[in-house]
Amino acid sequence: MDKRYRRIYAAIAAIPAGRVASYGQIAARAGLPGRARLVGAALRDTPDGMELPWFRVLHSDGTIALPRGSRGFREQSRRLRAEGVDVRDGRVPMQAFGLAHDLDRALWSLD
DNA sequence: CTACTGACCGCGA
DNA sequence: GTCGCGGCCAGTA
Repeated sequence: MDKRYRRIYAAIAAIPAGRVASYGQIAARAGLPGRARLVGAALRDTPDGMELPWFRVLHSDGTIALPRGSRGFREQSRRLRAEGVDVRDGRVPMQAFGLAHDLDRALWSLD
């Protein structure tokens, strides 16, 4: 297993439940800034049996990457909604559920 | 080696 | 809001 892939999987595993992140954010967190496409490849090639919150990874604009109507698309929507994420028309409002929001809140609540 | 593909992204028109 | 375009670069043929 490629070391970069392991770092990518680790970054994805670190996304808190009820929140989402973009491919680019995951790449950056994995120490691979600008390599969003590699994250896509890593997800596509996720080993069978590996537990991973893959459904919390979205395009930077909050849309689901998988084709509309596909099996994966429906499952991703279902799993996100199951943990309280608002999915409408295949899109999640990043402003409300993205990681940046978490960081901001953390900073604001620093008193 | 070249060519093409892609679970991407930011920018400008 | 939408479309291209160029940048990105690992896989695959």
